[in-house]
Amino acid sequence: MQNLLFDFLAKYVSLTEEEKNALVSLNIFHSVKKGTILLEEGQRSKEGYFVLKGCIRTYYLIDGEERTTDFYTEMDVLTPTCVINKTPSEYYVSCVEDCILTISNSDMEAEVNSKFPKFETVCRILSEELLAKERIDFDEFKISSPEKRYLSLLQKRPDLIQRVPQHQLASYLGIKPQSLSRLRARILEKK
Amino acid sequence: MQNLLFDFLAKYVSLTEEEKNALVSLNIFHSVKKGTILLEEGQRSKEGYFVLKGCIRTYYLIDGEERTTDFYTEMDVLTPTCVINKTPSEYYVSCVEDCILTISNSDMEAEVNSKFPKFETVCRILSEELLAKERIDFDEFKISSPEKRYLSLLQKRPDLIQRVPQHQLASYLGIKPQSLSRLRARILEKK
DNA sequence: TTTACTTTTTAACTTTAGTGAACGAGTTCC
DNA sequence: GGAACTCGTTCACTAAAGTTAAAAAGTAAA
Repeated sequence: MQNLLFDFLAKYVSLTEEEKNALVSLNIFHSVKKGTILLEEGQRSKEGYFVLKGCIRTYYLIDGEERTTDFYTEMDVLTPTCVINKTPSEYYVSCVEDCILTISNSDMEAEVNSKFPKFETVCRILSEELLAKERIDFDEFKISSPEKRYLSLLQKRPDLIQRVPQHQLASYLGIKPQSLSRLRARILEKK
Repeated sequence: MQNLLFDFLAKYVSLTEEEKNALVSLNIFHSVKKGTILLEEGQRSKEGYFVLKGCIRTYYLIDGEERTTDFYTEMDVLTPTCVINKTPSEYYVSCVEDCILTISNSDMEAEVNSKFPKFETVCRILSEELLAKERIDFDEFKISSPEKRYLSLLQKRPDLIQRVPQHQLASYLGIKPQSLSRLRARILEKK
């Protein structure tokens, strides 16, 4: 399982055995059960997540209703907004499935960054890439109708549609579950 | 004008005179006329922008129609996706108003980063913050109706509504100009 | 298996956005 | 001044999403 992390990092920088050992000794690998809530609204967490296996989601609780905004699956990184801004969290993070995650602490990361400048470079490049990806996703969301968004999701992340409940997918697409159901029926009709 | 940049950077790191001079000697300050296109679809640019004064916007050209996805005003940073991913650009960047910008080159930045490790830290923190901001904006967009988005824009960036044409604002809100017009009339009625 | 619960679908109705066309107010350019 | 444009608004009509409620399907627990 550790190798998944090292393979991922290898895309950005080559690590020595010493550096790998330093990472392993931090004891960041965790198994987490489906349904576990990793972060709650109002908490001041410093934890960041890297998904080795499984799926986690972020959601807001608005008028007692869950509004899912994102899913993170294998090889995805999630550093919650509250960790970066050092503010209480506005949303929840929970496990859609049983997961294997690395859970790291931002203090710990700062320490590693100063000890191994390589990691700072990895973090910078990764942040830039994630920002670029987020922008593209946002742009595409803005210029698409809900139906186009769903069809594009079918192309890009077909696994999500299988492994995630429809009502969570719906708010991810910016619509109500009923509308998603209708929209899917409409698409099937057309074929 | 240079001080605006240094004040901005001071939020992240304190610079020595030597470092400031190194930045100035790069000759990155530019005046640009309204309507100037800074980046075109298909180009492989390496330029990043920091807005000292004015407003620039990103837009896609779809079926001959402009779809505006973002505006960058005073103290905003724009590193186009194509610069980060080293791919041809999928969108345009142009000046909504006469602007004063810093225009930097990613090769140049890499050089500065290796010469002054401080800058790498600034870039990392800035990327992380921008990513956090982008996520929040995207989340808010997903969980809001066009009307709520407009009202929230009125709160958060009232200047934009004054300085930017309605049809550009409309696609920024994810709707057609006619819908924005109608939506505004609806809001006025309610009052 | 039965019960309880959650999720998804369907339906009827309301509200809002998309579409195409037209109009008037401003610009710019001969 | 008049022609050609752009921009914002309005209108009539169509299409799609929101809302409320209920039925159907699926899941988990007793």
